[in-house]
Amino acid sequence: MNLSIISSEKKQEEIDIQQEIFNSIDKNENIIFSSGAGSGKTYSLVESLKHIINTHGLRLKVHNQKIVCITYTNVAVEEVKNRLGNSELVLVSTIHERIWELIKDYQKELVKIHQYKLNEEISILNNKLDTDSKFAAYRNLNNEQKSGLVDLMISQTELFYKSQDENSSKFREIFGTQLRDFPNILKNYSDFKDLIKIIYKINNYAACLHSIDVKEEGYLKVKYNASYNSDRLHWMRISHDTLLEYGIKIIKNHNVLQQIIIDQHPYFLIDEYQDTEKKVVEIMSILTERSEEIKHPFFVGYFGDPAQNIYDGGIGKNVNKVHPNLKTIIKPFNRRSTEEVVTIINTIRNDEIKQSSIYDDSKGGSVKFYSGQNDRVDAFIEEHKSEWNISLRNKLHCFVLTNKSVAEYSGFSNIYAFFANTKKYKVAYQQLNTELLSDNQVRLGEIPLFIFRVLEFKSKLSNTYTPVQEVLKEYIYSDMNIGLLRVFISSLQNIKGNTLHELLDSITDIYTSAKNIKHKELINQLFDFEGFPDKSVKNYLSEVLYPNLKEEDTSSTAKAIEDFLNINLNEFELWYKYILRENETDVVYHTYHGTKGLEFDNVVILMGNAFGRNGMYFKNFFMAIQNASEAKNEYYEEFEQTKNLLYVACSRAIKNLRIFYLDDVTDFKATLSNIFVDVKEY
DNA sequence: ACCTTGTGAATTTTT
DNA sequence: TTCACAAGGT
Repeated sequence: MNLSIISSEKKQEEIDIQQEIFNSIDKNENIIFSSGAGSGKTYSLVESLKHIINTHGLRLKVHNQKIVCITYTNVAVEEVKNRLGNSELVLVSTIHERIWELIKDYQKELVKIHQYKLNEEISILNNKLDTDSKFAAYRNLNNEQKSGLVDLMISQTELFYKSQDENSSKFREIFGTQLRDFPNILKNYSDFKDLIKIIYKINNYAACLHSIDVKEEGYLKVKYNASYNSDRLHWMRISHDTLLEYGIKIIKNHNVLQQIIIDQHPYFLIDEYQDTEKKVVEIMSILTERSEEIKHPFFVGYFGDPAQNIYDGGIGKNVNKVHPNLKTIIKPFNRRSTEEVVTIINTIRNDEIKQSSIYDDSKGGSVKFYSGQNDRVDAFIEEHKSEWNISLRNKLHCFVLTNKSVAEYSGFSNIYAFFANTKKYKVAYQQLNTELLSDNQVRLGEIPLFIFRVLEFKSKLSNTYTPVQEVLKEYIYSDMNIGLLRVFISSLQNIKGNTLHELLDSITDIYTSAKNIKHKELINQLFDFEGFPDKSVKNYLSEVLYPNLKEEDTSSTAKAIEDFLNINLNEFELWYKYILRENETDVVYHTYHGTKGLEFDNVVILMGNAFGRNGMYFKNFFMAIQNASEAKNEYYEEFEQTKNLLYVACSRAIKNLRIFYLDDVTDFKATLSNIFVDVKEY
């Protein structure tokens, strides 16, 4: 058994490093603490919080002051809270929640900032109308015509939005006559639609400014809702990004507020600093400056790893540029992986943070890089299943780049394809993966959630160990005796089917034939969409997934829904298990990005030249390294991001790591051998 | 030769 | 949403 004996020498060094953090905290010396994957970063953070509580807690309590701990996700919030235990002294939250708490009571200032923003947006839009070549026809109108067009189209808003999806000839049928006085305005109908949308926006913003001026009800406050990420500026609603924008503005411009924040929260600890937005680091920097001016104690600590910044927006390795004079502390140990893996991830990140395993018995893993053909993937996985004795208790984790591939490999490609082709998710393409594949049920879309609940009901029903109250609400069974309850439950065993169609039918059958009113109540809970039972599930799906359905599309839509409902129930069960992240398979698939923060004994990474729109995403990366010595420095924008993604993926492995590259690697074979050492064809 | 329209395909993730 | 491209028009 390896990875079990901790080196006493390194253990002492680790303690010394932690002590260094404590010393900085006690001296109010701001720090940036960086350490690589699997080093126990969260541990260091939580220990630091505990240190502040133990050493300074009494003073904080007396002055009614709090420690602030900022994390990147709500999952991380819970993690820190769990590890820390209950403490009234620490406010653990995401940055958005914290900022909103700090500024939400300054509504007078917020509304002022909002007015400024609205005016700014209006001038940006007007500038577009004045300069963009596609609005030339509009610019050629005289002022009278312009306002005539604006008035006309504003009066037709509803019709306009309804007609948006029509093709050019239909659209011209609808609006052509009314627009004949505006020369060339409909020459290009998609440009015209863009024009009108801008006009509507300007009009909305102007109306909002007016409502603010006359202090209309509902326009006295700026509103932020964490579960709704979209600017609706004309309804006074702001998105996550705009919240940070307003936050920094209000803090920048109000010395008094700065002092209040400093005095109420003398300790700020920021987790995953690499993912923190630049604006937030700016705020921290401003607060630091201010605290020095007024000579009030204030501490900022950044905890993170620059090599694990895989999304744009995060500040990455540039914290020092925005927030100067931070003391750098590095923890150079790895508590996760075998030496073989640690060596390779060190080479990939190629910066000043080099890890060594903290264990004396760190050898025993293996890393290999293969290149080969796409059709060999199955054989490759099978071979490693037997090489590593893969079973349900010792799983193989396979990383791919896209959710589409995850769905295909995990066995529910038909379900994925159906949703991807619906009107709803074609329009809101970005929402597809969240609403269909999220492990967090509150983020599932309406229809995925509906299906999930039906499958959950069936699954819990067929499991003898399910507690009754997980299937039936208490008021349904509370007045039944055991005999009745037994009959009731056994009647529900008729809920079954080989397809979703059959399953849903068997549920509605119970509803229609039920003599017991409780059956109807139960099924009403399950089918809680508006219109049931008169409205069928098919119509429900059609309404939600294909809004504003055109008549000529009804039959193809009906066919798509029919095919979807006839997908084998096994496929739905695979999807259901995937949502719960309880796959009952010995191979589990993930996206590279989705594995951040996780760790697995056995990892296979499938890779190729392309990712997204960039057909040479990974190839460019390896080529840049390959050519670095001869052609100066081939630094390009995506280099850092690609490196970090590769680092995150490879550093998940505890013991065994394989990379299977599905394109030709001859052009950068030397580089591959430098990084991965063992490079072969498969 | 240039423009307009329609079509199909493409990423990951969080707040 | 954004891009690339093909088909067909001017």
